[in-house]
Amino acid sequence: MAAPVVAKSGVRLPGRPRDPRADAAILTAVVELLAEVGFGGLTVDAVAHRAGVGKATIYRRWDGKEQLVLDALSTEVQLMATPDTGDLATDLRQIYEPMAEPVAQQSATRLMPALAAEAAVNPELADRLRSFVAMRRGAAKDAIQRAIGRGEVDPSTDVDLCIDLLTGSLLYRLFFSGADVGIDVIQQAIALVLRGIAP
Amino acid sequence: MAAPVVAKSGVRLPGRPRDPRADAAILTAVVELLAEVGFGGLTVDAVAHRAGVGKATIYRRWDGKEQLVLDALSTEVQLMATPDTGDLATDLRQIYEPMAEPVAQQSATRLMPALAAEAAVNPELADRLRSFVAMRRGAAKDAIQRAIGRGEVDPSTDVDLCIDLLTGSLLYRLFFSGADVGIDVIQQAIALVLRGIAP
Amino acid sequence: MAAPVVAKSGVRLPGRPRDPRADAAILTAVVELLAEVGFGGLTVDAVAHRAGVGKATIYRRWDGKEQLVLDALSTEVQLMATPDTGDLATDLRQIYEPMAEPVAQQSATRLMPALAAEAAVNPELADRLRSFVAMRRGAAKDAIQRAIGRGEVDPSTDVDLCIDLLTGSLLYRLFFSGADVGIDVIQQAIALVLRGIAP
Amino acid sequence: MAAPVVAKSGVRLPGRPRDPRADAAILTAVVELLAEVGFGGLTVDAVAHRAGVGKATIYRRWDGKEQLVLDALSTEVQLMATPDTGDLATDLRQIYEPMAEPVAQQSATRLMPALAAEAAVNPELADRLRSFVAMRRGAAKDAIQRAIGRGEVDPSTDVDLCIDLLTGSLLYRLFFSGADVGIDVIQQAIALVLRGIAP
DNA sequence: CGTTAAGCGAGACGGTACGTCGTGTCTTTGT
DNA sequence: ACAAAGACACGACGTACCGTCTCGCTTAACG
Repeated sequence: MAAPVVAKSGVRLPGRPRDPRADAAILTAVVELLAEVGFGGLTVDAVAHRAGVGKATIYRRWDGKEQLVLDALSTEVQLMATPDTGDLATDLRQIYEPMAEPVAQQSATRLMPALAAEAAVNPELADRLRSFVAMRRGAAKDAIQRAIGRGEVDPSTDVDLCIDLLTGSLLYRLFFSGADVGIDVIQQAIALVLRGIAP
Repeated sequence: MAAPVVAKSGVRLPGRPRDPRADAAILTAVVELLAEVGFGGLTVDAVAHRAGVGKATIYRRWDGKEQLVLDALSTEVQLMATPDTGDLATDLRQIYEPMAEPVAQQSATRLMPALAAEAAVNPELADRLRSFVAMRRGAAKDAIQRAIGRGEVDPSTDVDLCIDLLTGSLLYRLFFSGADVGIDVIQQAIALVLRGIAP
Repeated sequence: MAAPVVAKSGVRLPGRPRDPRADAAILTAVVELLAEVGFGGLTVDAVAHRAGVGKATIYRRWDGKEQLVLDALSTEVQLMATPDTGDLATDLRQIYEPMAEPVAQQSATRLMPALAAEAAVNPELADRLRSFVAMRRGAAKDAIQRAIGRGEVDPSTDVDLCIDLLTGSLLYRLFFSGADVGIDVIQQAIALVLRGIAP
Repeated sequence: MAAPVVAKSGVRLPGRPRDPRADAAILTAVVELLAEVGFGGLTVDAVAHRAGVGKATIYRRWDGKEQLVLDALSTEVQLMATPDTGDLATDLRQIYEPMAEPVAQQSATRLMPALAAEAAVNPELADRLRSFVAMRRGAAKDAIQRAIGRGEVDPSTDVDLCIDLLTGSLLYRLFFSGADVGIDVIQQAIALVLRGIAP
């Protein structure tokens, strides 16, 4: 995933293989620098210098800043443990309440719109962004589907739509409203959606 | 709104007054160029050249590319007539179904994330973006409040939350999902939210 | 000469011996590329690719582009047959008139200054350049010395100075004057120098 | 001469005129850096930084490093006072003996071949180099022509050829021979040429 | 006859300089 | 004071070469 063009098969390409330490050093540098200077302040030169790497080594692996950041984020995704408490409202609260953390909000606010903006123009990035987002939706999807199985929600419910409503409303507030997104808002949104899909 | 620093009173400032044709030419050029090269490809030099205007004339009126684009969009907002059909579902469909138009989607996808990205870093722009967004929420807000008055929805409903759910879910799909946002999706979202706020 | 570090003795070093076809392929590629793109446009990568050789194989044999070019030229030097007509003026004309050929001028103009420029900074190259130049002076030197023996020129004549005057004036015109160097100019220069060293 | 594209007429172009202090600062920086790091070590970034100028300001005026160096040298040419002692040999010695100075030799050796190499490929630079060289030939040309007037040398003498012989032989030694060029060599060359053009 | 040491093509590596571009400011002349 | 024009300092961009360094392999002579 980090180095999209590399051969995945067992066939050995001729020439010196790419040094996997370079990938690691670059991605680490990106993560560090994102925290320090944000997305807009991130420069390829700075990444190269911080990683102790030539710029060409970066451009050999990625097509630009956005793809690089996206891969850096993918490595950072701490696999969210899918909660399974037996109650959908509780599950969803456990999934979404971490978004009330200021640090999570800041990184979401700074990075996601920039990536979306570039994805609007760059289909290759759009793909990668899409699969990154899909990963993050997994936990909620599982929770809702289990609830359908339990008869807790209407079986004709469109699971993806529910997630769009929940995630989308929170991100929308973050991106455009300036209103803070606290635990209360998250709980209200969950409650509203659950009423909407009650059997 | 276009020229925030201009005197609004009848007092005449000394010196040559600003040429209002310059404002018009600049905003027109921005709108044209946005359509041609998108937000990322838009440069202040190109705007100045297209408008037949010096760059200083632009910077005298706006603080940067983003503010300029925001004002250009504001002038483009065709004042959406607030529908009042007596039925909330119908009102909301009239408000949101235009978002299913491909042209509307394209401009939303290209511009809004870029503005949000910059707003995350630039508080002054964040303010302007916020008020721009607020304008566009007016129609839905009015419709829901009228429905509350009619007893059509639960009187304790958080109106803003409803709008966040509806608008946010649609934009979220546009920005990140790649899934198309058609009339059916819009209608389902409206239906779900209405069930959620039924009295 | 082509491979300066190779053992010349009969002692066999351990390991695989260098492939002499690589030397030939490299030098051929250099000569071809010099004609196509000139000295400034010559890159080691291009030489390696054209010769079907790894870059390391080049750097194992030469220290850099300049040394490589110099050796390539040395192999191209068609051993000029020293003329011996019994008349110094005739001998010198036979030696210098080939310099009036456009193709000879072009390669001289493109390569020699570049080599001199690098030699000014790189003593190792300066040495090699010096011995290359000395080779090319041999014919004229012999001719003048024979003329001294015949009593045709003043016996106190500084032979090297004569050659510097003749060769230097022609190269100087090529490098800096833009004036063409035709047979007439060569003949005049020879005549002037011969008058200057007449007994 | 420093800024080749600037209008020379009295007509005022629109827009901010180029700042002549930038030209001066750039040329000064070039001269300083040439002395410190030589031609090969000269970088446009370093010039810009030393001159307190943006790179674009350099590229707006010159097409590359070579043209820049050439102009820098042109400003450095201390107008050699044409000597007129009444004796051609003495005049020529005064003109050429300064070339025996090590510092003059070093700068000649480092710069002139590099410029000639680039001129071989770049006609625009070749022109500028030509006129630079022509300037430096003026003194010798005048001296020889006066000597013709005095009947000191054969009136059919090709003046330019004489200068090519003298200058060319000295530069040739500097560039390729590695032999030092002392006052004795200069005097011998002058003597030989004078014998060659005696009436 | 297998070990050993160097050569081989390929191409990644850390660097460095390049020339271009965009931003936001400043400086002209002319309204 | 505002206008168009365009120069200015700054700094990031993505490319190109350089000379070195791994890879997995081939090719001989030596033990």
